[in-house]
Amino acid sequence: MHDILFDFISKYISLTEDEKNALLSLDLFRSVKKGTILLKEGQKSQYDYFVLKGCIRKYYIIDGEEKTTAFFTEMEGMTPHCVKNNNKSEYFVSCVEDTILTVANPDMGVELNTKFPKFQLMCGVLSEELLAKQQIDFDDFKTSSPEIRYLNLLQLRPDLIQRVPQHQLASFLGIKPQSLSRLRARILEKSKE
Amino acid sequence: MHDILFDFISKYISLTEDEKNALLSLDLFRSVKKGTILLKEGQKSQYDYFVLKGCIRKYYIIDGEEKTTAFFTEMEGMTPHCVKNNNKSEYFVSCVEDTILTVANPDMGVELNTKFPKFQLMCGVLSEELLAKQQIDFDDFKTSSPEIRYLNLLQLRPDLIQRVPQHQLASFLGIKPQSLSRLRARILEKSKE
DNA sequence: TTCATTTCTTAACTTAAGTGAACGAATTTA
DNA sequence: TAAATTCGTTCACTTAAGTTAAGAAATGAA
Repeated sequence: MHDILFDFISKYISLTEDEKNALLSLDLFRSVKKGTILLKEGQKSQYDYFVLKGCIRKYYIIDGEEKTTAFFTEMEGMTPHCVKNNNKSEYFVSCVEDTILTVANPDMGVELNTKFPKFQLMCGVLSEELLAKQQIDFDDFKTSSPEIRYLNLLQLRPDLIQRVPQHQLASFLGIKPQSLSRLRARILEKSKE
Repeated sequence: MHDILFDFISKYISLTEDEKNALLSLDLFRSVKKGTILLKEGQKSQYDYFVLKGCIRKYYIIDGEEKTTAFFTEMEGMTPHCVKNNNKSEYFVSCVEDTILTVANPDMGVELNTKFPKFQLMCGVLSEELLAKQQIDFDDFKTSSPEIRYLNLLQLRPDLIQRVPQHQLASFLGIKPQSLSRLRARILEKSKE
């Protein structure tokens, strides 16, 4: 399981045995059950999550309603906060499936960055990559209708549609569960013609 | 005008005179007329823009229709690509107003980063910041209706509503110009009651 | 297994956005 | 300055999403 993390990191920087051991000594790995809430709204410290296996979900509760805005699956990480940040969380993070992930708190990041500056460099590059990727996602979202968004998702992340409850998918697409049902029925109807 | 850039940078790293001169010698500053197209779809090299004064706009042309996805005004920068990237642009960038900005091509970035590693560090931190900010913007967009988005914009970037043409604002909000007109009329109607 | 809860779908109705067209106002350009 | 174009608004109509409600299916807990 550790290898997945090291393989991922090796795409950005090469690690010596010392550095690998420093990472392992931080005791980052966690195995969490489906439904576990990793982070609650209002909670102070912000953690970094990197999913090795499974799926986690980011959601807000607005007017008593869950609004899912992101899913993270294998080899995806949430917000690499290398720089310490003490804001309270506006959102929740929970496990969609039984999940194995790494959890890093800001102190670990600071410690690692001080000892091994290359980690901070990696964080920077990673942030750049994620930023570029997210800008594309945001632009796609803005320029598409819910139906197009759904069809895009079907192309780009077909696994999500299988492994994630429909009502969570719906708010991820910016609509209500009923609208997603209807939209799917509509697409099916069209494809019959 | 140079001071605006240096003031901005000083929030992240402190520059020696040598470093300032290296920056100035790159001849980054440009003064461009309203309507000028800075980047076209399909164009190969990706530039970094940092707005000192004025406003630039990012838009796609989809089915012959302009879809505006972002505006950048004073002290805002577009996508700090410190790492070279050779993709063709999917979008256009043009000036909403007469604008003064810095334009950096990837070669300049590479040169600067090699000479002064602290620039790359700054890019990393900047990316992290922008990533965090953009995640919030994306989440807000996903979890809001067009009307709420408009009201939020009125709160958070009231200047934009004044300085940007309505039809560009509309697609920035994810709707058609007619819908924006109607939505504004609706809000006005409500406030009368 | 059974009961309770949550989830998904369908339906009828309401509300708001998309579309096409028209017209005056503002802006460009010749 | 005059003509042409672009822009913003309004309107009527269409389409799709929100809402409320109901019932079936799946899931989880006792």
